[in-house]
Amino acid sequence: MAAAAETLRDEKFNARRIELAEAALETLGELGFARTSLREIAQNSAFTHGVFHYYFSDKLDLICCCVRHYKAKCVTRYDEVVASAQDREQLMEGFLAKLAATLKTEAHMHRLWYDLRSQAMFEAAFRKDVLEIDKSLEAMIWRIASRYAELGNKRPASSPAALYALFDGLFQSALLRHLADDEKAIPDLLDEVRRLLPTIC
Amino acid sequence: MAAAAETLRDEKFNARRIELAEAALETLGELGFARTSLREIAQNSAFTHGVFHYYFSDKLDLICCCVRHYKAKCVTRYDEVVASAQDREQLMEGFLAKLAATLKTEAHMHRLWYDLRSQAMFEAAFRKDVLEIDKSLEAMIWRIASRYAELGNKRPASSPAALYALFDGLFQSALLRHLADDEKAIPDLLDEVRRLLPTIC
DNA sequence: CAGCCGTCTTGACGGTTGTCCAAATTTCTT
DNA sequence: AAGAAATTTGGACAACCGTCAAGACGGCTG
Repeated sequence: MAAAAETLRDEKFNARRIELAEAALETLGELGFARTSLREIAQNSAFTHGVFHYYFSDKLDLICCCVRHYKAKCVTRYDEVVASAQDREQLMEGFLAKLAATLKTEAHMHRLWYDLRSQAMFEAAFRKDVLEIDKSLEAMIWRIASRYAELGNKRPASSPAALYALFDGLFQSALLRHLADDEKAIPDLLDEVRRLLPTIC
Repeated sequence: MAAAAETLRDEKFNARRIELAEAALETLGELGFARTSLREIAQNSAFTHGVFHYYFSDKLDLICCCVRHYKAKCVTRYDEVVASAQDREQLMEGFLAKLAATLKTEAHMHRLWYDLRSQAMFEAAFRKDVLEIDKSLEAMIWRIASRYAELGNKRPASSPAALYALFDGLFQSALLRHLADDEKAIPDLLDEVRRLLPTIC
């Protein structure tokens, strides 16, 4: 059957794309979008630069795939905490622990995301994906906040958009400080969230 | 007197730097930091590319000067409103009007700022300036908020950092949507601020 | 007026980039 | 197993980049 064979091929093709994207994320996170060339990505990986051009029409296509792939995992980070927390404090501490951990260990990936989002302001080709990822992150924050409110028999006193803007702003600032070797960046972020969340939800 | 002559020369030198920086801002805002070459900046201006190298040690030096210069004006944008507003509503409406205006007419400059701030996460040379500008923007927001609270005989129920994070997050999101031709970007921002500010201050 | 110094122009240099392609290799189909 | 298709390779290409330097210009000083 032709259709089945085609689907299989497509799946294999896509699996290879993701394999390449994961290899590329390494270098991209190190240098950022602008400074990274396809050749450099290839050299830091087990692939040749021609393969990347075979699987991706473009450098833009590649980085879109990279960040989409990473962020798809990202948005599930707190799901287990939200599902298992039985009171407000458990949720708060579980959230803060994950937040601090990802800020520390995945700083390079996070800065790549902010890089891409800024580039989307200049490059229209990025906008659709960026806006979509932004929406999914907003939903992620909203799941945490509304569950936190629910555990206190309350309702979040803010729109999803405003809440996401707040957390995103705080996270971005903390990330920059952390990358600038500011030891207090993470503790300050945690303190701020610990104070803010109960007043909003 | 040698010292006076030297000071004069220095001032002239600095004035020229700013002149060049302003010319460069045009192109930088159009294309972003990464995509803009010194040659392109020169071609879109009345200067040759050599002059830029004469006045700036570096491309990094140039863009730092550009954004510093622009942001120095930026932080005074709301001062007159804050000084002249006689009640909460005047302050609110004055603030919102300026906010909407700058988002619309200076969108290119604002995206350049976000571009630079993202690059600072990768390029250490940018960090000092970026952190400094961020502080001055935080102070700008704080002046507005604390005056708004004062006019209602209240105190802001938030730290300067958290408040800035919130407004920065909202502004950034609105800017991206505005650049993506979302007609509702600006109205949505205004609505959000109109609702948020009274609850915080 | 002659010479100097700060300013500016112009072109060249080495290196890097994205892109493309023809050939080699692997995988799949029949 | 043999031929076709898909995949991979690695080099060639033109365009572009930041940097630099040798010299031209022009006003000021002595």
